[in-house]
Amino acid sequence: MSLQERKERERAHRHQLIVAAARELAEAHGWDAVTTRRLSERIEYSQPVLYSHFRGKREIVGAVALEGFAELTATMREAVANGPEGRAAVAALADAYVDFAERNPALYDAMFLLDTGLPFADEATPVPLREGFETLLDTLGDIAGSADPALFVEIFWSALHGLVSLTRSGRLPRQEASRRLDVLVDRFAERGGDG
Amino acid sequence: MSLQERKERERAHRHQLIVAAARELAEAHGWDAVTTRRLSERIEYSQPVLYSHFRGKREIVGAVALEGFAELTATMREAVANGPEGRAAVAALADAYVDFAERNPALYDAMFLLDTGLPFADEATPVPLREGFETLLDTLGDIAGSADPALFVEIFWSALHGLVSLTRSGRLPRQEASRRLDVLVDRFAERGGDG
DNA sequence: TCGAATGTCTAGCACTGCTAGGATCCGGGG
DNA sequence: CCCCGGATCCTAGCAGTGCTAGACATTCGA
Repeated sequence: MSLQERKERERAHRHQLIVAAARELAEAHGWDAVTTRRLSERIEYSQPVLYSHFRGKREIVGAVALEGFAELTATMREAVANGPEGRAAVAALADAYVDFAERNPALYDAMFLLDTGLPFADEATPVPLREGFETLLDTLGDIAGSADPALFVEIFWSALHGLVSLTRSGRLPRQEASRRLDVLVDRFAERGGDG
Repeated sequence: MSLQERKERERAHRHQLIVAAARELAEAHGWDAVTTRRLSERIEYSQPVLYSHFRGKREIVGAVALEGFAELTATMREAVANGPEGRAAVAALADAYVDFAERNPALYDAMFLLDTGLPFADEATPVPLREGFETLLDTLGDIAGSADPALFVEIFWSALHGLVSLTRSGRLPRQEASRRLDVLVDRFAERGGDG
């Protein structure tokens, strides 16, 4: 059986090779530059091999996105590791989120902009995704005030995503980015209703 | 000179024909379905004609987006025509914005998602765009509290855009959409600092 | 009436995601 | 040992994309 195991291992290795190549290519030259031909050239296999690992380009983007969710969750957890509260907690998460997006623009696009087919708020939602949301929930739960914590987290995430995506597409000037984030944090750190 | 004028008029007419065709096609089958071949078929001219009116597909999307900005501005102005204040004003604008996005998804994408090359916060920013922003400023200026009104409007817009785009891409469930918007309005309608 | 400018179209380029069908290699049975 | 069956991989190609060079006609000004 060791033979089959080796083959399986090699397959898994090649699978990861594809994902890594896609990610690097995207981060270096944008997702438009990630074509099946270029990918196949990088991994030194022909194009059809890609389709023996993934159903199509969409699924490759999805695989990269999954890596991103794991990393973003780790980053946010680290940001609130020392147990900040109130405004400090909101600020820590917001900073971590925006920094992550700034540092990994292509990764961020895969996660939140491109069509990956990943199910989000669903019973089939992958683990890294759930954990990201729960990290936010754990830290922001008591800040929600009278609002439903889940909904509160969702609109906090929405606001951050809006800021990031509008800035990155040039629709908001980069100039006042940090002050803008401050104002946003202020808004969400205030106590609303009786917690 | 009437001859040249007629030609000019016909040219303008065809220009508008292209924009209308692009918009209809996008709204009916998504922007992926808007190809230069299909467009040229609709307007009953060959493809190169498109390039005598626009530099490329990007500019066509941009022209559609411009229409969108004018309409969105009109919608929001109407929403605050009766001069609401405080929470009512925020809610009116938020509802108008989200409704507009819901009713014109392809138009919304052209405005806020796709690459159009339109300059946003710039001296070259087109008028319909400026007016949209100023409509928000006029209504929300005194709600900003101690924050810079412009920045406040920008993060309000960001939050709305985040909500809309995440919902439309399936990353937020449609189910609780209206409650989610309520929570968001609550957050932004509260007084922060001393106005 | 003739040359030039204008307008339009045909045909084609280089690229995209994706796939059918043929070649090649390798392990197990006779 | 040979040879066959199945897995693996590649070549070649499809239909589609945005965009453009160059030919063609038509129409204008001298």
